[in-house]
Amino acid sequence: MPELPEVETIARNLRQGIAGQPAVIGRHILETNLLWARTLAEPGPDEFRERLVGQVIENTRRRGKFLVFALSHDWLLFHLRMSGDLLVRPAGTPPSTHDRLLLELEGDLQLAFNDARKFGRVWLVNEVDRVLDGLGPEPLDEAFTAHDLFDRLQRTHRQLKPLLLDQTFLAGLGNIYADEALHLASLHPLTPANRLTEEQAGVLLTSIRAVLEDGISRNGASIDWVYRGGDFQNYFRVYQRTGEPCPKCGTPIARIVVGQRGTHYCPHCQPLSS
DNA sequence: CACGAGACCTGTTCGC
DNA sequence: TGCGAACAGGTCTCGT
Repeated sequence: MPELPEVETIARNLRQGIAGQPAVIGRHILETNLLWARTLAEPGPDEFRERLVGQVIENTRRRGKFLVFALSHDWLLFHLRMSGDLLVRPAGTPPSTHDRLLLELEGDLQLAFNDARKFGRVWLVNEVDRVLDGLGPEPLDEAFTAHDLFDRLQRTHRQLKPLLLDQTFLAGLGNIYADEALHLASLHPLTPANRLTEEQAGVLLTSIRAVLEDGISRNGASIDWVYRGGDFQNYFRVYQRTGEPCPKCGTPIARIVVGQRGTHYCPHCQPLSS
């Protein structure tokens, strides 16, 4: 699940609450229950519990694919990786399958980090930049311009698809939204970055923003059993649509493997040589 | 520097 | 039906 739109949706829902799920802002953390030790990137389990209990959740936001909790004295960060999710439940709910960390909150709430594949990680740090350092620009940040993107593209000959997945190049895109953005921009996933014109770079940025904003407006994408509540999976243009007609021209969508990731594109709308 | 392979994990789907 | 292979929203590390 968790690319920029899904993480953004989770951060918003935790901050504002939704029907049947109160906001977590302003609540004390009363207790923690660590169920899979390796979930904790830092610190160790004992220090984690000692430092965390008693703090107040002041705010929740997103940076790249990280969920960032501003606490009264520290920062609590989650990276959901492939299958992580954060769920709000009634206090004292017994652990369910794949729960890795539970936080009992003031107001009879429990915040559960659930992660089937155990790739997700949690940090409790006093300096947030130490974890987020190295992340590339936020694609939705208005201060990031088409010229900035063109500039960065010019500096490498890497293929567009793996480059867009590189979080130091741009923060927040994953396999779904990279494929969707490249299709919207009519760019082949294997195009060398420094071959784009400034105009094409502009189209690419516009396309990236369009698919991310579309994803956010539909609360992200829900596929299989992971992350419910999103709707964007019903609007994929190419992702996991191998063999189905391209929404622009009807040509069957092709699937190739790039950097060990399934990559979906239209051979007609996204030619390599243009 | 760029790229590919392997690791980390579990669950579902596909092909025979 | 059963069973192994392939595949899945991500990132890190190592070898070439």
